[in-house]
Amino acid sequence: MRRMTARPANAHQARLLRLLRDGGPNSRAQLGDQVELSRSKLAVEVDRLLETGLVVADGLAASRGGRRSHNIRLAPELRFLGVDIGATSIDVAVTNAELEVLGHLNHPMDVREGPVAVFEQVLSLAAKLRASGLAEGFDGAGIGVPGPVRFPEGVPVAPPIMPGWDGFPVREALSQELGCPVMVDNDVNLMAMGEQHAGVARSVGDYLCVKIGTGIGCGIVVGGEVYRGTTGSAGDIGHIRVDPDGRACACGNKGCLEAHFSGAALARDAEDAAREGRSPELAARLEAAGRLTAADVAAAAAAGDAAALDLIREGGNRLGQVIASLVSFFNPGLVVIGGGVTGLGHNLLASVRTQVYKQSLPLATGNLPIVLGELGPTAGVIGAARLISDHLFSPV
Amino acid sequence: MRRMTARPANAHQARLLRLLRDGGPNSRAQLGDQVELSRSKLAVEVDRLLETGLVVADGLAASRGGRRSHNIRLAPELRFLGVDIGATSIDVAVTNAELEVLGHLNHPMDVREGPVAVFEQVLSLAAKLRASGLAEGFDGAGIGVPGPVRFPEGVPVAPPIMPGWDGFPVREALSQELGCPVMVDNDVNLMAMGEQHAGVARSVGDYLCVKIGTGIGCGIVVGGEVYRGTTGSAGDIGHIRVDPDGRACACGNKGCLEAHFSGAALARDAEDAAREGRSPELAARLEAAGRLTAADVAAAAAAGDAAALDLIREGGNRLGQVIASLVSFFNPGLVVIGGGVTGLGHNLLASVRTQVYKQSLPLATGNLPIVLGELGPTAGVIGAARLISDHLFSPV
DNA sequence: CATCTTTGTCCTGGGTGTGGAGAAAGTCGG
DNA sequence: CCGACTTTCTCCACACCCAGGACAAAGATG
Repeated sequence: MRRMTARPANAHQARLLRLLRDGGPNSRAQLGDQVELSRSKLAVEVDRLLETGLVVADGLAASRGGRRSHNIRLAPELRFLGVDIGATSIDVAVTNAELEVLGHLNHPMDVREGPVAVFEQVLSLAAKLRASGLAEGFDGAGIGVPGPVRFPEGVPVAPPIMPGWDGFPVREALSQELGCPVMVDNDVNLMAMGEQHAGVARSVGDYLCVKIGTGIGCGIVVGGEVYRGTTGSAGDIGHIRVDPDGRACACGNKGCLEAHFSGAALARDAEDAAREGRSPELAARLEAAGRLTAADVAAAAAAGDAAALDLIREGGNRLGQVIASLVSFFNPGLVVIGGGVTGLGHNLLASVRTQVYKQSLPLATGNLPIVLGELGPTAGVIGAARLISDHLFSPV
Repeated sequence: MRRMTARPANAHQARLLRLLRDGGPNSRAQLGDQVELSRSKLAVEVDRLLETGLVVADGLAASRGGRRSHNIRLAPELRFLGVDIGATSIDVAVTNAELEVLGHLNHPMDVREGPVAVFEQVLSLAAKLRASGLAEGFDGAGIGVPGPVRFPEGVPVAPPIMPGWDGFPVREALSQELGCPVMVDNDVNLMAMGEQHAGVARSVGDYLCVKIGTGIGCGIVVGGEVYRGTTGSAGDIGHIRVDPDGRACACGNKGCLEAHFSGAALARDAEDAAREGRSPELAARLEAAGRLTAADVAAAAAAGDAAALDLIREGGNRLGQVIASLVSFFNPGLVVIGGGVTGLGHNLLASVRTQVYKQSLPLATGNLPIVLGELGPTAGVIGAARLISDHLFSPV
């Protein structure tokens, strides 16, 4: 199949494409209500989009009391590839142009195996999705990596947990391999975009999205746009100090948040608790699996294990302390917590909320929801699809 | 004199006005180089601006190797009023349309006397400036207040140090009294705008501006625009916790940054040191004045007083700790420190830098200047003038 | 003084968008 | 089933805008 080559020629067309992406099929009249264009102008722009093949007619819409309108939708054969490279696993998904996930694969893999090995796996997963008939090719791909990215070039910079990736031309290389446009971003930013597009953060302009996986990061959304900072490292809150005399961190400092609470730290603490006999529940799980993860702690807590609950509470306090500072500084309209430890659920949320509501001033916390992400592992891939669609659905 | 009533009719005119504001008088040809408009279009827009009286012809420009161009400048009789209401004093200044300060008055006054008394004083200072021949009236006024503001309405909300101001319609009231458009914002945000317009922060897109006066606040600039947060309280970093077992703060919590380091805290610490005999220098000053301020500490430190230097170092460490967190989170391209304690100067700067460079990751600190503001007390009033000019120099 | 460069003005032709007229398609009440 | 009203869509004329060329004015250069 011939893939999408056309791009919107002007801001109006880009606007219309995004409306169709976010709102699904729409009648011409409905589109007219959402943009301030004269009927004639709208008709012209829609016709041009139809010519390019980016959108197609899709039957008649329901009547709104008069003549029925023709429905318009994004071309149903458009396909985006969303790739979320985590520290220990890879998520790959295909979406249509409306960013609905049509197929989703996960594969455990250590990012430290390096870009070549990882992308080999990514391409093989993408091929598998293609082979299953979900796509005949991709019109664009978004890639998330677990570290800072020089965004315009799509190149990781000085990523602490990804040795071997520094300066690797991810965008360039994958664009070659896949034969379509590619955009690269930090995985946390993509999660933020995902939750904004299809999750809890719809209709919020300024918000924070804290992702707790192997490490800890924070997506910052300002006015509906991801804020990346001067060098692309904004949101790197894992190394904020929470305890001046705290634990040694891999970064060389002491008392970093990440050293005290993260997927990795939690697993280590849980194993310690198990070995020291403080938690029979965790000890049993350690016995069974040979190692523990955040999921084990979640399960133990759900079973009422006191040590596990303590770990979560303590971690939540630490995290809450940092989030409280960020809330004071940033005054977001929403805080989303997601990532691998979402399983810790409401126990975690409770301690975070306690800290934030206690420490931050009422004006900032007054109407501030602090919630768990609702998309889980699909947030990243949806965000990735959204990233590339934002790029493709922008003028020239 | 008839005051300015006209406003730019479209984005092009607004653009031109801002160029003239920021770049001073300019030839038509130079303007043409800076905007992507055809010569004819540019001529038309400039002619229209001349008609409205917002800009005037101003002689001939130097030749650039051919026919000399006619100079254009903003109407020289335009006047903006910049008002910076601090916790303990009021700054009022008149500027021309290029935001050059033509006259500047300062008057000590406690903001807690309430809006009515304060604005009486502001109006009297403004009248004094008018009487001295610097202005015959004002085309717009910007007001800074030391607390959060609901920006669109120009109304202070829940300001901790300004009892009696909550909900007072500052914008509305002053607009009535002055007979011109008024915009209201947090004083810290105005300082950030001031340093951006005429100070150290020119040409930086994303930066932080930390103001240490009676309290502590932080102006956040994202992509050249001030970020105010969901409820207008963004940048309120005074109550970030720096020490879990720290001092009691007026806000009811313990260990807030502001309780450990701010103009007020520093003065108190200095008085303690003086009374406890730890610092003869400070004791002498306390004896002479009956009380101490941050300026006394600065003077004592300059004279080599060890206790004063200790206070500054300790405060700088605390502040640096918080700034380090914010740098990790926000990844700014510049950090400016200003406000009343700027006199502490390089001693303060040194401890802040030490903390930040030690705690934050290299990618964020790599090319991060941390500097003192260079405008001092005029930053606020220039920022105020800039606020209202941004408003007036925007389309319809 | 001739030539070149820069600047400013005028004008024309093409493109764009607005809004009215009217046809097409449907709903609704009798 | 029919007539009146609504909504949607297309067509078209008119005004406006704007880019860019031609040309005149003003100065630099040698």
